[in-house]
Amino acid sequence: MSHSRIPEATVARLPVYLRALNSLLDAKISSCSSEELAASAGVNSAKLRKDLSYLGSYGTRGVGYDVEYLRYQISREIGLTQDWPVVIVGIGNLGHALANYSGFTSRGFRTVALLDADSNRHGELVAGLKIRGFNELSAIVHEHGVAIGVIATPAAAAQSVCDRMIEAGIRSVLNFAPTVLSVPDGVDVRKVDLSSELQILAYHEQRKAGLAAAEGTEESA
Amino acid sequence: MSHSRIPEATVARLPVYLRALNSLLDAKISSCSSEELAASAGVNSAKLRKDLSYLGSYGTRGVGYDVEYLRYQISREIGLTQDWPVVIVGIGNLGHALANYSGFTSRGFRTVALLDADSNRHGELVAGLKIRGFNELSAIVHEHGVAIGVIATPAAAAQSVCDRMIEAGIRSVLNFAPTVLSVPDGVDVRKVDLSSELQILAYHEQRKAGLAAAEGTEESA
DNA sequence: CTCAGTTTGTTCCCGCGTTCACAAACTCTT
DNA sequence: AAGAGTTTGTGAACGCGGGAACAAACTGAG
Repeated sequence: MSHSRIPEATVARLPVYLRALNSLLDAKISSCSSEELAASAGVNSAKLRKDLSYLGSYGTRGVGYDVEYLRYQISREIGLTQDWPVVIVGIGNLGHALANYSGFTSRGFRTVALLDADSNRHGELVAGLKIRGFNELSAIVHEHGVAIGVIATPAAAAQSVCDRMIEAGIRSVLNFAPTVLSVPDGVDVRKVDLSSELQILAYHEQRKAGLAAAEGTEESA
Repeated sequence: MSHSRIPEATVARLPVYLRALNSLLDAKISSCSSEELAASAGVNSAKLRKDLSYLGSYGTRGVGYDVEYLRYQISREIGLTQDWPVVIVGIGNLGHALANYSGFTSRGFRTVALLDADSNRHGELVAGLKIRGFNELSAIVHEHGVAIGVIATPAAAAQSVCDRMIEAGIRSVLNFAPTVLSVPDGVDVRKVDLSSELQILAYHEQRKAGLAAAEGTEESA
């Protein structure tokens, strides 16, 4: 069986494998073992093999994987053999950075429009695109067949922007605003939460410091 | 038992609860049930209660939670009652955005330095801070007691920057560069991977499209 | 004081994900 | 051609996290 259903945890790692394979290709390496690829991707080799086995049997026992072939198969599985048009809403500091971020525009994704509520900024050029009004969203989505929307607005505006996106036909949302978005079934939301990440680090850091301080105390009583 | 050990999945949700509580406080709501708070945080109420139970018994049966009190307890558990100095390395588009991002500087975190390898940019003011040279890292870390570093450099420089951070005494790293970082034991790394998130969305989007197309076909044979 | 109503804290069970360990399959030498 | 050496793909065991369901504990009315 090939691609009947891939576990979510595996899907989340496929982009990492893909990146590792691209690095190997850049280094002119045409073949590799699961051990090498796993090291390059920062995971256990057994996990890597199991992940790849969900896609199919693309390796050769006793030999390893053909880098170019495997790269193509993962790309195809993720859906990067086609081009995904993307709209970014909210061109503040973060939206500006995203529009210019190369990893965002290259490799299967193409930013087709930048939208902002602030009409003073309309027409301004960012990353080769003119900032347009939010009311053009629906037309742009239909014209380019946009399925993925990126929200980089302040938290207060995020839910409303999200609703309008879904209304316009977008079914996948990447949310950078620090808010929980509620969406109907069939719509995917992924969030990138910068301050949460910092807080999680702080928790562990505090715990490390606490343990270090308790090192001398050991047992009480 | 209070804070002996909190599951990782719970730790990752605490910042979300904290944000929800802050919203409630802004709305002058001083008390809430697990059901309400869970809805506000976008999780199951049973999960919320179990998460909070790892911190201690801060609610009152038959009544609910005191918003202000619970907010303080979570803040304390995460470690936000103290101030965490942070350095950001790599002041390109993304680093610039991070330096200006309010969620980054407020709420327990304080950006104390912006570093960049490009000496042409040294002295430039970003978010009220002068961009400084990367060789000042160690001095800054010692002066301010920095424990958390943010990497917003290109992928090629990330590992080297990470190594120097750890050498300077940093033990928690937030990595925005699209690379796997290898670090010694005792150092925490969290990554924010923008293009991976997009690719995961693309995978699900493609799958939705595939299912919709197969809707007419149904069974083969 | 007692009883009905409410909401938390916790126990139990199930399913997913990770890892180990090994069989299957390939290459290469002799 | 046969056997030794590799490396993949997978079956099985294990542990963690999620959710339902319930007991414990509090409020308030009579």
